[in-house]
Amino acid sequence: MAKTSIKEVAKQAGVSAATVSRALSSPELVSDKTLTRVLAAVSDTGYKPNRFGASLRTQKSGNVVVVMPDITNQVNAGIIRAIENEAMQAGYSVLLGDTQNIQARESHYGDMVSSGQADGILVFTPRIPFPTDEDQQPINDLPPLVNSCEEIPNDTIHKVMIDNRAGAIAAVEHLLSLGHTRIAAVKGPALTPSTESRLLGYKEALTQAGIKVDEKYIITGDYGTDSGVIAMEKLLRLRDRPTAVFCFSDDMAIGAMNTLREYDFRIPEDISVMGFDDIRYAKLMSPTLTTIKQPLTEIGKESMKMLLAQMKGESVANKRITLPFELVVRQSTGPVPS
Amino acid sequence: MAKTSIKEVAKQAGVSAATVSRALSSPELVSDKTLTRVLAAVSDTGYKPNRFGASLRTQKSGNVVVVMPDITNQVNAGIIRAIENEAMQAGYSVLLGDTQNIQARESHYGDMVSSGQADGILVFTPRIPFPTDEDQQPINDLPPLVNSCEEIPNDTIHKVMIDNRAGAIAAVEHLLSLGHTRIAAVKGPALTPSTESRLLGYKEALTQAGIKVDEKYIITGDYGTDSGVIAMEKLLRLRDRPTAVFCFSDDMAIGAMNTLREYDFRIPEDISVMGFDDIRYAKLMSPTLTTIKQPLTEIGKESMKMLLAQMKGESVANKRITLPFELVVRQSTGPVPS
DNA sequence: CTGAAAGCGCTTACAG
DNA sequence: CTGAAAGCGCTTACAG
Repeated sequence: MAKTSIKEVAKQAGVSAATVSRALSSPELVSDKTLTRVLAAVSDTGYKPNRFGASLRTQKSGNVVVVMPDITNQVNAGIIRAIENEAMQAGYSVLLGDTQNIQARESHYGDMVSSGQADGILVFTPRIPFPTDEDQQPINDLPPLVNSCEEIPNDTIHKVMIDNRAGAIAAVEHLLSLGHTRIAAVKGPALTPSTESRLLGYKEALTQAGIKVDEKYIITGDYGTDSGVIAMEKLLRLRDRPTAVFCFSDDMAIGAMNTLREYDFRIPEDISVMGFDDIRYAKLMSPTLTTIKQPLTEIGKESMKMLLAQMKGESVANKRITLPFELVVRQSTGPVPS
Repeated sequence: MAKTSIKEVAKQAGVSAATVSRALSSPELVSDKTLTRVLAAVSDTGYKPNRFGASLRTQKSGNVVVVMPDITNQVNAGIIRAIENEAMQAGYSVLLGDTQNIQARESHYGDMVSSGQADGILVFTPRIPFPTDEDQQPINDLPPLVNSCEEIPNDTIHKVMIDNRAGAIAAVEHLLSLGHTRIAAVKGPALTPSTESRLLGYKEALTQAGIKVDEKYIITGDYGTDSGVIAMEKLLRLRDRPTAVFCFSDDMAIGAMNTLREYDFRIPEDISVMGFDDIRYAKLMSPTLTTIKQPLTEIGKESMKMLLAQMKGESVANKRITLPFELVVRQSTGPVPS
């Protein structure tokens, strides 16, 4: 690489380094004549200001970190895209951390903020990626930080969430309205607040309808397709099989449908299946998948906006944004078999 | 944030800044007693070395940039995960650029290397993200760079590819072996070398089998699901419908199958469908999707390894790695209807 | 409008 | 084994 420094450009233009700097960042402070000469020299040399020099001086990196548990997940990928679009418009670059729920990795990305490499952080895991005490409270002041999707148990943190409990209630009520009473749940991994909330909603909706919650009908998966396959296999072995299965992710629902097909069950005539997320493939399944749609683009956009506001030092009036979900009814759910 | 500088740590430990720096990066140069005191001070203050200070001095950023055309694509997401794993092991962080085939964005990420923010770049688009002349040749020396998947027309660049032409031949030969002769192709967007190569293979395999290539059977998509839907609609309108459709991506194949279902075609009894990639959902479709598997993890891993070698200044013997693909036969392809 | 100077935080060759 | 000093490349308050 041609690593041209500001000095060389200054020499070539016959001005001082200070003037080159001004010409590039505040051209209105420089005379037209000088500006022209400087820009010519910049273009001649292919000069790009060294970010480290600038950042060291200004104490701003122009970067934000995004901590995601699983980037291969369609849901997260959609969110990241929205984040990056928003960040780019604001002149920020995105450092992506695919942390796979490994705490050491989360801390690594947290350190990037602590070490000045990034000015703020978006956290999609339910843990603060900074040193905490035994009560999970941060030891030091936190940098600009927004927490989305998987809620960190700390009220001082800014958040962008959907109402997972209400989403699950909507899902179960949809199944109830079709006459189902033996409704199973395939939940996500333990320790994910999203799953805890959805489980609450699931139980609440059943109880509300006068149906006793049966733990046999609650299977734990990991939000991934394979775990949906396994969960459905378990459910099929039950003496009183469920007539409907509410999976807490579309991926698990897709896995579950695969198992049903393998054992020649008809969907939804024999067993109804629904998911959560509305990933791109939900409407392309056979049968198409009934699900709760998450507003991915909005989640990414609002999260980034909130972070930008914090980084600018604006006081954010609303510490918590709750975005709407939507019940999307397709072919995979139908009336309870008589 | 507690922005502790090395000076404060030095003061607290009663040593010089130089000694703190040594204690952290080369502890063997420091006496045990001093080391203990320094580490205590570091831990007390929560000190994280400012990366910009260090990078400015060492002229190394510890970052690599990845330029991807579409991060929401399952294929790319799998590759990124492998890249990040490999980078992290080597002590590098990944700056992800989701450029959506917008050249200005690609340049933006290229600039991050030019400005010293990253030490190398992985390019998954068919363009050099640096200034080029009218022949697409780089004007300046290139930094450490590896090009993968979508080939840049430049022989001096290091590359990790699969043999797209051979992959397409394998796909078509599979369909030929089932007796199909009216075999359609749904290709990716123009200007993607992967599509050009696969198209070559498609034509070659047909010609080899004595079948005339019919342009009516070649539809252009964009590798996405929606374009598969549309492409299949076009094919169904043809007077002599194809009996098999080779889609250049699984996403397009999934879209195509959706269209076939909508119009009550049976797969594969009426029309066979095959894809390319073997994304996670391919084996979960109904019917399961026959496809050409790309070694995603390997692509990511080898690309990163090659880049690491370049950044270390090692001379890389093999400028080009070609990774193996694999024909995965599932249910979506079957004998030609009689 | 422009330049000289200081300083951001770090590392490392040099001296002791 | 340790410290003082220089310098990486930039920006900006200060002076003119």
